[in-house]
Amino acid sequence: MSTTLHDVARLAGVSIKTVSNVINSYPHIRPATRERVERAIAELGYTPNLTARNLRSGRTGAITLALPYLGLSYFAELAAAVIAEAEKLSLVVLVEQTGGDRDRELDLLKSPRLKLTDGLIFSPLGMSQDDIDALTVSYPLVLLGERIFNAPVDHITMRNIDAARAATDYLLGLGRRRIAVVGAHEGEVFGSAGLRLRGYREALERAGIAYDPNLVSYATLWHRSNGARSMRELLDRGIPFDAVFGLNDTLALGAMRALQEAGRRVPDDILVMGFDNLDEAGYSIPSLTTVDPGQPWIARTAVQTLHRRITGHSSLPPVAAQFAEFEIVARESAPAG
Amino acid sequence: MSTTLHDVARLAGVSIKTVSNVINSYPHIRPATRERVERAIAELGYTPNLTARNLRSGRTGAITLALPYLGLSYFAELAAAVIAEAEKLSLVVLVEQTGGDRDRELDLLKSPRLKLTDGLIFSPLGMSQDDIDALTVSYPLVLLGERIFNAPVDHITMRNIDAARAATDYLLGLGRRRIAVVGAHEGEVFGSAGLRLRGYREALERAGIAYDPNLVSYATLWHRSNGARSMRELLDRGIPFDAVFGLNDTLALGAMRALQEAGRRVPDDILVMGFDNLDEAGYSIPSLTTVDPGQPWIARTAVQTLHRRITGHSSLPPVAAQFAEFEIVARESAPAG
DNA sequence: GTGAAAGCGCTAACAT
DNA sequence: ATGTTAGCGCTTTCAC
Repeated sequence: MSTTLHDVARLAGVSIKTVSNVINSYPHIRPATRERVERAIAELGYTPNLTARNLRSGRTGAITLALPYLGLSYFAELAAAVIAEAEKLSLVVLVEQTGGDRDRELDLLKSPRLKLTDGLIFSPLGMSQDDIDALTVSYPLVLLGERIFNAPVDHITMRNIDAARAATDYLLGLGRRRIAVVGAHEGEVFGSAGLRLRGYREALERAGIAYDPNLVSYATLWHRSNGARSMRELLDRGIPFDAVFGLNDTLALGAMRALQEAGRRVPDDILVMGFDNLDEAGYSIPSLTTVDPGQPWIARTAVQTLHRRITGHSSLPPVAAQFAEFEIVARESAPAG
Repeated sequence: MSTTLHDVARLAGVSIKTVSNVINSYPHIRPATRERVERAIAELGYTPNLTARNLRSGRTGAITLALPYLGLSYFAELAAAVIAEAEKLSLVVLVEQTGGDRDRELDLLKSPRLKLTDGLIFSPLGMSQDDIDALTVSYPLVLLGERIFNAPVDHITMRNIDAARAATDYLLGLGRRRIAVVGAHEGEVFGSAGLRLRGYREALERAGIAYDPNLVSYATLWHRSNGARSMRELLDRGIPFDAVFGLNDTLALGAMRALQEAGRRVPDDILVMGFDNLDEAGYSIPSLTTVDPGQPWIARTAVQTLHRRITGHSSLPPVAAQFAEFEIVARESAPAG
C-alpha cells in the first residue's frame, strides 16, 4: 500500500496532527519541526489520500459534466471550455455521455455515481418539459440547454429564438425570400430545434413572408450525415429555395456538402447559414456564416454558478434562466451585403 | 446531511450489516428482512456514499483520461470512445486537459488528484523520450500515442510509419511525384509528425524519388488554421507540387482551404491526403481521402488493459507496444485510380 | 506548538 | 441468517 500520514509521522518523530498541519500549511509550526516533516514526506514520497480527505470533508473537488456525446463537435467544445474553467477553480471534471437518450438522462440524475462528485452540469437532449420534476435533486445542479425551462435549478442557456430570428433577418436582408430550414424536429416547441424554428418563423412573419412547410426538412440527430440527408430530401421535393438555414453548424456543413453534390453553388446559387460557430466553421469550403451563441460565457457561468452552490456562497433560490449574448459571424457561405 | 446506513438500519429495525448485505445483494437473507430493508431504503431515499465505500475498498470505479485538448477533434473522438468503453466496464472517466504542455503533463503524472481515480490513460504531446522515467509511477498507467516508446508501461498506439508509407504509396500509385507535406515538426524523430514524415520518406526512397525538403512545411499545433498557414507558406515558395499529405486530417482540411483560396482545385490540380479519418473527413468538400488509424480499437484496448491492471487480473510485465491496424480510406480529395 | 482521540460512512472479519 | 466491531486515511476539536 501507499504511505500514510502515520508513516510520515513515525519517520519524522512527531504526531500525525503535526504532519497534517504541515500539509495544510497551518501557520504556527516551529521551522525545525516543519523541516523535519517535509524531509520525511519527500523521503517516503508521500501523497495524501484524497478519498480519505473527501470522506472527512464531504467534498471531492470534482464535478460531473453530463452531455449527449463528445463526438458532436458542439459538445466537445463545450466540454473543453468547462474543463478549462473548472481547472481555474481547482475542480476536475468527470464526463458522462448520455447519448441524448431520455431514459439514460433520467437514470443519471439519480445515479449513486454522482456521489463521487460535488455537483452536476447537465445538458439534456432526450428529456423534455414533462420531465421537469426529475430535476429536483438533492445535490448542486446547473442545467444547460433548452429542453426544459423554469425548473427550480440554475439554468444557463442561449437566446435561441432571438438568435435564429437575427440569422433569418440576415438572410432576408440579403434579399432572400425562400429560406429552407435543415434539421427541424417534428412538432417540437422547446429544444434547440423548436426554438430556432420559432425564431425563423418570427422573422418571416415580421417581414410579411408566408411560412412554407415545404421548405422545412427534418433530422433527429444533428449530425453531418443527417444534414446531408435532410438537404437531399429538400432537393428531391423540387421546390425552389435561395438560402438554407442549418439549425446548427454540423447540419449546415452536411447540407453544403449535399448541395455541392447536386451541383448547386454556395454562395452563388444558395446562401447557407449555420448556428454554433464551431471552430471548423471558419475553415470549411466555403467558410460558414453562422451564429456565435456565446459558448465560452455559458461554460464559465455554468462552472462558476455550480461552484458557488457547492461552496454554499449562494443560497439564493435559482432565478430565471441566464442567457448568453449572441452574434452573427459573416463568412463566405453568406457574405455580408 | 444525507441518510446513512445507520438511518436505514434504525428504521428497518436491523443492524447495519444486514442493510449492507441487502445493498450488496448478499444471497442469504430472509425475504421478509430483505423487504423491510428495501422499504426503509426507499422511504429514506437512501443512496450509498461512494466516497466512504471507496475509502474502504481502495477503489473508486473511476479512471482518468489525460489528453491535450478536447477542442481538437481527434482527441474529442478518442475521449468519446474511451468513455463509451469504460462504461461497459462500469467505469466513469475524469478528463484532464494538459494543453499538450510538457510541464503540465509531468505535473499531472505526480498530481495527488490522480488518487481520486484508479488509473490513468495518458496521451502526452509535450513530453518526449527523455522524459521516459516520469512514466514510472505507482498507479496503473496506460500510455497512448507516439511520443515515448519502450517505457515500462502498457502502451497502445498506431502504426504511424507503416500507415504514412501506405498513404504516400497511394499517392505515388496515382502517378504523383511531387508530394508536399503539411504539419511536420522540425527535427522530430518520434511523435506523430516525426514518424509519419519518416513513413513518407521511406515510401519515396523505395520509389526511387529524392526527398525534397522544400516540399515540407511545418506547423507546431495541428490545428486547422495552422494547416492553412502551412499550406500558404508552401505556395509562397513557388515550388511546384502535385499532391499534399497532411500529417493529420485537421491540417489537411486547413490546407485544402488554403489551396482553394489560392485557386488550386482539389483533386483536379492537387490531390490531398489526410490522417485520422475524423468523422468530418467524410463530409468536407471535397471529402477527404485519409488513413483510418484504428482509433476504436485503441480506445477499447486501452480501457481493457487498464482495467485488467486495476483489478489485478494481469500482473504480467508490460511488453512492447500494441499497434492498431490501419487502412486507407479513398474519397474525393484523392480518388482511387 | 503539538499530541490524543473521535469519527466521516462504509465493508469485512468474526461472532452468535 | 444476522449482529458487533475494527479499521480505510484523513481532519478536527480538545487537551496539554
